[in-house]
Amino acid sequence: MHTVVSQDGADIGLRSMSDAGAPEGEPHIVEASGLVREVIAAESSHVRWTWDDTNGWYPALLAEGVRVDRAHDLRLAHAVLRTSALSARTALAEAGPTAWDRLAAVPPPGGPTAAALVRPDRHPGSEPLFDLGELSAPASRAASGRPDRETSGASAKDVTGGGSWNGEARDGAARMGPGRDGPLASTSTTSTSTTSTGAPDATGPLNPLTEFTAQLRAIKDSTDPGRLRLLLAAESAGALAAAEMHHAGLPWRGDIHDEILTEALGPRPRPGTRPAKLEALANQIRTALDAPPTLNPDSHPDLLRAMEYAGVGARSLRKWELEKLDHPVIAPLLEYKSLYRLYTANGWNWLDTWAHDGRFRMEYVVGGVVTGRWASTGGGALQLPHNVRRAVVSDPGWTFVVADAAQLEPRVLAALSRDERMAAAGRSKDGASTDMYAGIVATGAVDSREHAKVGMLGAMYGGTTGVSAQVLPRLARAFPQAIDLVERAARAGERGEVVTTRLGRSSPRPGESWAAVQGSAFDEDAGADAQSRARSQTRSWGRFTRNFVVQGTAAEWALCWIASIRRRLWALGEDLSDGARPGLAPAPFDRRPHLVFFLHDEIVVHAPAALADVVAQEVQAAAEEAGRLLFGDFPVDFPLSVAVTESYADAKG
DNA sequence: ATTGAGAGCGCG
DNA sequence: AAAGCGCGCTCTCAAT
Repeated sequence: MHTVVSQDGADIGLRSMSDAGAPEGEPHIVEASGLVREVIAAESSHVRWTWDDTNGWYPALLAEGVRVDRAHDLRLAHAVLRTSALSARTALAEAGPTAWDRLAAVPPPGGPTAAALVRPDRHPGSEPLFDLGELSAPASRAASGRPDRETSGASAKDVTGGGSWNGEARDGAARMGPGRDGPLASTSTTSTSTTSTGAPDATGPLNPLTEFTAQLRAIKDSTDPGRLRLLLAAESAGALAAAEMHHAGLPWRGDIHDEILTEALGPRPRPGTRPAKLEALANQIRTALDAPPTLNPDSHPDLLRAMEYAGVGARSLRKWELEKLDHPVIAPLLEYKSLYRLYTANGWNWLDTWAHDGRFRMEYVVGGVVTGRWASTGGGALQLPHNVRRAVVSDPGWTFVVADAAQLEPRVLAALSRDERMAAAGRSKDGASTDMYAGIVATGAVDSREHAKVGMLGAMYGGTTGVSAQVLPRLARAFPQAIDLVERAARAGERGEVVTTRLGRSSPRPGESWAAVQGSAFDEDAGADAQSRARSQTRSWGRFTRNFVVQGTAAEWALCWIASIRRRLWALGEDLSDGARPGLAPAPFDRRPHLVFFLHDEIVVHAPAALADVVAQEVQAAAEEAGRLLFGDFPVDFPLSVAVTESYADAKG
C-alpha cells in the first residue's frame, strides 16, 4: 500500500493507493503540523510513503524521532525509469522531459550551509512545511555527472612566480562551505523546483499523484517489472538510509582529530602562516633546489621551473612520477605534498566546518553517480583519509560494526555473466580462503594473487597495457563468460549504444560532442588528427560502458545490502539490557543500532556494545539476502570482512 | 571580486 | 607499480 504525500497549499494531502495504483478511500488533508501523527499512526500498516523527494520530507520526521520503514522517492524513480532500457517503450520514457527531470536534490538540513542559503519554496503559494532552515539545492551534479568530458591536451601556460601563502587566511574566514555561498541564495517563490539551469519549468507543476500513476504504468509496461520494482525500492530505501545517516551523524572525536593534526603538522598555525612541519619542509625543498626563499612550493609552475633549473628531471609533480626520480628534493617534496594535502583537505578548517557536537553529518547524494553509486557533497565524506579515521570513535558503551564486501566487483561480474567457474573461484570450500583472487590463482589461470587482481581490474576497467593486458588472455581462457560480458559491454559503448545493469539502470548515451567528433573523422579532409581523436574517444566510451555494468550492478548489490541492514537493525529493537545506555545519537536511534557510514562496498553500524555480535550476524545475513535478490539461486558468494571495534581506523583488515 | 580550467590527491 | 573506471575537493593562475 502506498500513501502519496503532497503539498496542498499550507496543508498536506495524503492519498492511499493500492500497489496497482487504484485510489483507496478518500483523500485526506492534514495540517502540516499533523503529519507526524499521521505517519506514526500509519506506520504499523506497512505503507510505502510516496513523495517527491525523501530529503524534502524525511528529515523533519526524523527530527521528531520518527522513522519510516518504506518509501518511494518519485524523483529518484523518475530518473531511473526515464533512461532505463527496460522502460524505454513506455509513455513515461517516450514523453518529453518534465519538471521531474529537472528536479534537483534537496540537501539535508542542518549542514554548515544552512545559514547561508534560503531554500526557495518548492511548492507555489504554500508556506514552508517545517521551519527547519532547509536550504536550496546547490547546483546539483545532475547535469555534470555525465562522463561527457573531452580532455584537451593544452598544457602549462606562462609561468609567474611568487604567489602568497594562503594558509589560515582562509581558515579564519567565515567560510560557509566550499562553493556554496554564491548566487544560489535565490528567493524565488514561483519556481516549482530548484533547477540546475535556472530555466523555468514549461511543463507544469509537480503532481505526485499523476507522476506516481505514470511510474506505476511505466513499471508495468516495462520489459522486466520485477527488476525495476526491486531497483526502485532499493533506491528509495537508500534515500531513507542516507537521510538517517545524516540525522544520526558519524561519531567524530574532534580532540583526537586535533591530536592527529598536531602530531603530523605541529600546532595549529596562526593565520597567514604555514604549520611548522610544512614550513620546515618548504625550507628543505628550497635548499635542495638551491632556490630563493620566495619559492612557493604550492605553485606548480613555480616549483616545476625551480626543479628544471636544478636538473631534477621531473615532467610533472605527480607522486608516482616523482617517486621514480633520484634527487635530494624528492623526499621532502613528497612529504610536503602529503602533509599539505592533510592540512588543506582534512585539517583544522575541515574540523571547524564539518564536525560539530561530536558528529560529522555527511550529505550523501543518492544516485549521484551515473552508475548508481552514491556521491556526497560537503566535507568529502567518501574520501575520508585512512589516517584521520582514528577520530571516528564510538560513544561510551557503544561500538562499531564495520563490514566490507570482499572483491565485490569481480564477484558481481561472475554472477552477472553466470560464469560458474569464476563464481566457484570466489567460493570458500571447507573453510578455505574466501579471497577470490587467491581462488583464481588456485584454478591455475594465473600464477599470483597480484596478477589475478590487476588482471581482473584491467578487465573491468579496460586496461590495455602492462601486466594487466598480459594476463587478460589467460583470464579470458579460464573465464570466457565473464570476460566476454565486459568485452561486449565495451563494444556496445564504442558503437554508441546503451548498456544496462542487472536491475535495469542504463548508461547515458554519449553527448552531442561525441557524435560531432565521430562525424568529423569521416570527413573527406579528416586529418589523422581528427581520426585519432575519434578513435580515442570511442575507446574511452567503451571503457565507460564496460565498467558501467559492473560498477552499476555492484552499486545495486550494495543498495540491497543496506536496505536489508536497516530493516534488520530496526527489527532488533531497543537495547534495554542491564547497564545499557543511550548513545549521543538523537531519537529514534539513541537506543538502537543504526547505520552511520556507507562507502560503496563498506558500511559502519554504530551499536550498543551488547548488540555488536547480533548486529554482525544481521549484516552478514543482509549480504546473503542481497546476493539472492540480485542473482537468485546462482551460486555466488559475497563474503564480508566484519570487525567489531571502537575505532573505525582499527577495522581495516 | 568571481569564475573556470588544470593539476593533483583522497576514496572505492 | 602506473595503465584502465567512478567520484569530491583544494589549490593556483588566468580570464572576466
